[in-house]
Amino acid sequence: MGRQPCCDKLGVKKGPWTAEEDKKLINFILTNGQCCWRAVPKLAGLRRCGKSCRLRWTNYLRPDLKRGLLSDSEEQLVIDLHARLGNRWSKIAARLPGRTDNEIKNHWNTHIKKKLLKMGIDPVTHEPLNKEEKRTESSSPQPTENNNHAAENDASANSEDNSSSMLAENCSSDDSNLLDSICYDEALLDILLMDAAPLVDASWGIINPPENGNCGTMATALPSWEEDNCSWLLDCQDFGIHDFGFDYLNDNIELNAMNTLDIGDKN
DNA sequence: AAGTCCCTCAACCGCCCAAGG
DNA sequence: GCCTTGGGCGGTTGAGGGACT
Repeated sequence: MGRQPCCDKLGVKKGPWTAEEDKKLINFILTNGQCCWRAVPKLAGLRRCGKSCRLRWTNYLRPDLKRGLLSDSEEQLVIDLHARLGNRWSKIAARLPGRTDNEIKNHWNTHIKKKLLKMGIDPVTHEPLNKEEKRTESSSPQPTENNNHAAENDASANSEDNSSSMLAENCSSDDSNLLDSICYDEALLDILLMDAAPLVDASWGIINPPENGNCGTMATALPSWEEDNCSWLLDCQDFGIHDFGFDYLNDNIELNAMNTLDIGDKN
């Protein structure tokens, strides 16, 4: 039998999103909130798979996203969390507000992995490569989930031998202090690693579908954005702020947004 | 200047899980 | 308990652009 495809493959557009499509998706979610991704393309007038819409939204259009490269401290935190959690990118991303699992995964594969290898550290086990070679010589099993946990325990049990301390010298003193406070406080880290509600969604959960069964509207969510963080608007890349009907936002925000759009235009 | 190689990252794919009927 | 469905996750791909020859 097999499961029904998440969308009708016929007539579904694939590939890069256009500014027009982004606009439609944003407009729809601003108006209706996030609900039933399968229905989103139809209701928003998009020839896209619902899954594709969700991905586009969560990885690129979501208002609470940070853009740009990971900072040293973020990178260090990723390394430390990876040593403990393995390739559970969503869990790692949940501890880095404004970052997506996809972004972290990409950054890991393209930057951090190489960095660790260059430093002689196995990016899988987070142990020195020569140590790893000795292990494989003595016919150790392939890395598994359990082995990752073993590495986790190893890392936390032997703070002098873990990747964090090896890499700490690469961080600025500020970064190190941040990491010291986050990574080496076992109690705090245990709390952070618990399956609590993801930090990244805390401010955004407000537009989840409301109890009344209707899709939530952005009307209730917008005030908190105005107060807290409208930086996401600055990151709208291919379209103007006015396209979303945000003219009523204050002048500074709009000015900043337009400045950023100028930068974006250069790309 | 042109061609090729390499790197980055947005997007897709397939699988898994939880919730609801 | 089984089936269906929606959503989420991790792995992989491929287009685009910069670096190199």
